[in-house]
Amino acid sequence: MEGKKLITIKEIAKILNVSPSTVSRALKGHPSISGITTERVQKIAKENNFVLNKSAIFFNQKRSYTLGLIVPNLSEPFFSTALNAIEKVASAQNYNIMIGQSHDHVETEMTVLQKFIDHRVDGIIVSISKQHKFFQPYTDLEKLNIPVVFFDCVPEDKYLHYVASNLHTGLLKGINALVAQRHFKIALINGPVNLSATRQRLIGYIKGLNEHHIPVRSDLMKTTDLSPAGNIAAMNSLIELSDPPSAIIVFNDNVLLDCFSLIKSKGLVDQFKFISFANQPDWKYYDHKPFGSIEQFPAEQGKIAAEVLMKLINGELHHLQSDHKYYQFNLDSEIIYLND
Amino acid sequence: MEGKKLITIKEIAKILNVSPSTVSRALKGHPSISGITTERVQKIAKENNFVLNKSAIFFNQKRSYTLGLIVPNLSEPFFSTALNAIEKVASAQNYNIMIGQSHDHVETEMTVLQKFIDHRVDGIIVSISKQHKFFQPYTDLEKLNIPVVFFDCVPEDKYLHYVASNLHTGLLKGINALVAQRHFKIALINGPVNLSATRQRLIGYIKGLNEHHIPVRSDLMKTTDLSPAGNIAAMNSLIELSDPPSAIIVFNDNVLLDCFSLIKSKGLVDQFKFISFANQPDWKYYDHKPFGSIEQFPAEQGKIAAEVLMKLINGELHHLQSDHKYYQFNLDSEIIYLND
DNA sequence: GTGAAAGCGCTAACAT
DNA sequence: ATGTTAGCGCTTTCAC
Repeated sequence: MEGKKLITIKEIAKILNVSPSTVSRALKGHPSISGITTERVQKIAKENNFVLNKSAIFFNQKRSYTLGLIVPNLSEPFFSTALNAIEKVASAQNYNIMIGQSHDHVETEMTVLQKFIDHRVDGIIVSISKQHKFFQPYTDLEKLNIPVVFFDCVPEDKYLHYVASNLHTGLLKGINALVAQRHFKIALINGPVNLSATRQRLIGYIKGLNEHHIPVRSDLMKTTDLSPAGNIAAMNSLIELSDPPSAIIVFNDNVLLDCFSLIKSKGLVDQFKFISFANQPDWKYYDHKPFGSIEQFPAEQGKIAAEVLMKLINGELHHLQSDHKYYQFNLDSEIIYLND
Repeated sequence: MEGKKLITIKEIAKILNVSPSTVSRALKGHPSISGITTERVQKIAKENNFVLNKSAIFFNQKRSYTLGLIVPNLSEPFFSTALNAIEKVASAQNYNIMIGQSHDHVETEMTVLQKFIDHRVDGIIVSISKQHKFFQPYTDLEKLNIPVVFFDCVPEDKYLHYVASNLHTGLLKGINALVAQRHFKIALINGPVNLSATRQRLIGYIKGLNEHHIPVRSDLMKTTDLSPAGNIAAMNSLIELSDPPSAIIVFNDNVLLDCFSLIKSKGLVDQFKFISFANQPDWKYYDHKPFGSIEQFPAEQGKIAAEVLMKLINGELHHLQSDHKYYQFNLDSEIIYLND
């Protein structure tokens, strides 16, 4: 696969006995080059399959026209949807996307990050891996002059750009709807405690109950490590309560599917109403659906993140208020009713 | 975001009054540099947040250490699974992956391809978009010295490298199993005629019936444009047959889900047995499953494609038989029984 | 309208 | 053990 070398501007110049600069200009139709020369150059270029070595240009311009995207896992629809939106924005500005999956592994995430730095990506969009608290490496990027925008799962820090989803809005509406249907025993199956997503759900849950003057019962609050076994165990402990809930708010769709499996096998399907945070299924094809699903608009998040990043790269983000030098956007979530 | 420029080897050299080559060597711990010099260099480097500009190195070496991956849509689990496998192989050799989704659009695919060429990716892995027959652009890559490996959806041409899945093996086993259960009226809901995937399914279907001396009935052969409406229409036309099938082979899981919707709404769920080509769901969470699912091993395909590509890039593919200069691999599919 | 020269950051061959 | 030189392919002043 080595062999044939691609022809360069210099070589074309030699062939035509003109200077490289002339060729360079002719190639891009610069007005100061005579029509005849331009034609001759372009003819030779075509004949020899000439392709501009953009890699040389990138190097020259100190721009790679590449965005790095780090997400836990692209097989989650949430992220592939976000990717689509990001790709769209990037393409429009002739940017390419380099991807790296962390698989929710901090070390992998750091390896990917290093590779992106090596490649001199012009900017990075990242949804940090769950369990990740230590984001020093990202703030260090400022020294390298690489802008970063976080989305979805964002670190709790004031000194960075991010786009996140505000879970409260959707969750509150969901709780309101449940209460309107006279559900007062509302449980929560939450995720691992060290996730900010978990904390947010918890806060929303408590706030929602408070608004309706429903006392918070600690026996109705469970957590799961997100493994199928963990999910089922959490659900099971709710079922076995002497005073079980009638409605349950679940960390996400994956967890919910396991809950469904359990209650189906126990013949308890109609016993509970569920609200879940959308991250996966196309519920249309399922027989059992949650009562409501809290949508976090991955496409919107991805789009905004990419747009902000592009502006950062292009140095167009002056219009920020001086007192919040960082672009921080909280998109409202929304509840979608799938059942009644 | 402009401001600070990163320090370069030259600058470090100036600071320490040594030559750039010394710095370059010291930075990578070259043995011929004295311990003391090495230390001094590395100290300065650290203090100034020095980062090797790999982009310069890439340019120099004429290698970008980047693979381009073109697929229709990463939100299909089939492709994200393949991506995972490809990423693994690439990472191991310090390669990055640039992705481009064609969304089954030939023009988009060509745009992406051009960008990849611009970026001087070292190699490309592609699952061409459905409907794509015209792959001249890919064979042209040979002139640019960029190796390409196709996978999954491969053009029907002898002069290229590919990894594909041989549908026949799985399909035949599936038909055997159906016949063993005394299903003789086996229908086929196939995809758009211009897809090679469609042709392959058709061939397998006819071959399977022939082996069991089952006459091929043209009224049992339907096609869909893969839209939900098209899927439902195809299924419906089978239902309405005066002599309807008892088993149906379906183009893929997406189509099947629509078929299920229809027969559920008509109360005909137990009327038909289905065999589908796996591309989507985790059936574990569904109440209605197909009888069997033909697995095409995206991870395997991706892995092999990436390995072949890396070998091609590294010029290690001499061991090919001289008479098949192209690496062509047909992975057997397998049927997985989900129901009985 | 065209050319000459310098430089982007780094490496490697060839000195010393 | 370290320095010198040239060069990767292109662009961009600055001349002419």
